[in-house]
Amino acid sequence: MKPKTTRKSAIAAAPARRPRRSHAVSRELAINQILDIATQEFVDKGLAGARIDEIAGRATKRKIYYYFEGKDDLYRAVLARAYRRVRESESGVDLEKGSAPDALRRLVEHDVRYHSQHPELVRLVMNENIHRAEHLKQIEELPAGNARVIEMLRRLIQRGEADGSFRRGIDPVRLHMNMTALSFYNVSNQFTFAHNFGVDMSSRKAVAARAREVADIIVAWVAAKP
Amino acid sequence: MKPKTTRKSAIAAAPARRPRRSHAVSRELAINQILDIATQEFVDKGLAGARIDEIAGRATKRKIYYYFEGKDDLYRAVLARAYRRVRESESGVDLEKGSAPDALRRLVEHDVRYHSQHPELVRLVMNENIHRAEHLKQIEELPAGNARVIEMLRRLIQRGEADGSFRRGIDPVRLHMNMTALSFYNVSNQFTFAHNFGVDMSSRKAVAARAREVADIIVAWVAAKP
DNA sequence: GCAATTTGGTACGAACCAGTTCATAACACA
DNA sequence: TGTGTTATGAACTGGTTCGTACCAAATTGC
Repeated sequence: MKPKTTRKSAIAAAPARRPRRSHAVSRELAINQILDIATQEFVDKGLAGARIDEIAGRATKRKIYYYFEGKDDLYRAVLARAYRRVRESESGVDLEKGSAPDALRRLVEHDVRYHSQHPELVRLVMNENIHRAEHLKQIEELPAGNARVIEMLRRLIQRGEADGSFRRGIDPVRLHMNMTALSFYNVSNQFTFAHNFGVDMSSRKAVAARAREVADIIVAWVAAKP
Repeated sequence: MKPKTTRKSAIAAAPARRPRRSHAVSRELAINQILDIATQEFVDKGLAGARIDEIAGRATKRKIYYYFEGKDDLYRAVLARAYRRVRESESGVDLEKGSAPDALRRLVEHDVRYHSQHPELVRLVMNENIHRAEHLKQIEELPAGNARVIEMLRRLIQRGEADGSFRRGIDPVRLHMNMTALSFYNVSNQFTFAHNFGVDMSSRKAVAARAREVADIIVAWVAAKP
């Protein structure tokens, strides 16, 4: 497309020389770049709808097949990276400080915001559920991360029960399910819901209000009866 | 499937003569049969993944193209029928009898059960959200049905506020959103959630327990502060 | 500077698949 | 019983898409 021995390329004709990088770094960079575009493509069109040539973009397919074994392998890599990132973010919330209800509220609000800010995760998970989690099951590294969130919640619940702010018998997995359901739906079903009921769910203001509301719901549910 | 002029059809060797029906009836029958199989196929594989030949089954695609304009048109018909059916079911719950919290509880439990019993609706809606509701938007008949549920909720809320069992300021659309989110997630994300956290979400018992839990959450949220 | 890594370019094969063409069977109605 | 209409099968078309193969050039490693 463009000449490589440009001296005075007139217009925006970029010389397109590869910057000088080590193979290791260049490899990392190339892979991440592919994953970025692939994420976009899989998110937009699903696994069957995504096109390898589109993902290649300005480059050629050749490059993709150099780093990945095929479409499915690429899809799994995209999925694994997205999951890895949620897990990292979840661990970033400090549940030790403040009262137990306050800490829970912070976590819930973080969840709502994270989902809103990362629709790509939501859409990948939706897609994975349409495929009955068949690709997810092939990724080995994930279970450990899931256990971590539950453990965080278990400790928080214990603290809340001990100081009497939470009722007894709250199951951390069910708590997590309810928090996630409310956070997830807001993104996953935003298009049908917005169309059916004419409400905005994605503006900054709407997300902030939604975060408060979900926190209200969850806290009301776990609170000790007065 | 079976011959009607059977005398002694030896094996399964069906003569495959079409039963004698009026064109109108036969048409209705053919369309519904196609929609049934198409629902299955779209639900399993999404729009891009679904195969017209698969939907045709023992018949040929020609039949499908005789009744529908193309794949997208067929998909819209499938979607419209599924939505029509939820609306009908929603209207079947009587919110007038019993206390307002009890009525709400009944509605919530109905929602959870309906979603569990109709995963095809859930999956179609998921798929539609992946496509940013672009097909849903082309279906004209739906808005009226949506308004009806909200109106039902509005009246219920009014009753609960009046007798002091609900707090003030509950928005029917948001109530509907939260009920649906919790009911929907249980089906939509069952595969990833079951895999990640090792819980059963689809057994009869699990659904019943879930229905109670969701009702608890919603009722706790709308209840007047004592 | 020579070997290994990375990437573009291009062409291609094979499979797949939505939609069409043509023929013909079943039906409605006179 | 005959004629036009409705419904459906069989086979084909044209386009798309994944994945491969091969070559050349650029870059990096040593």
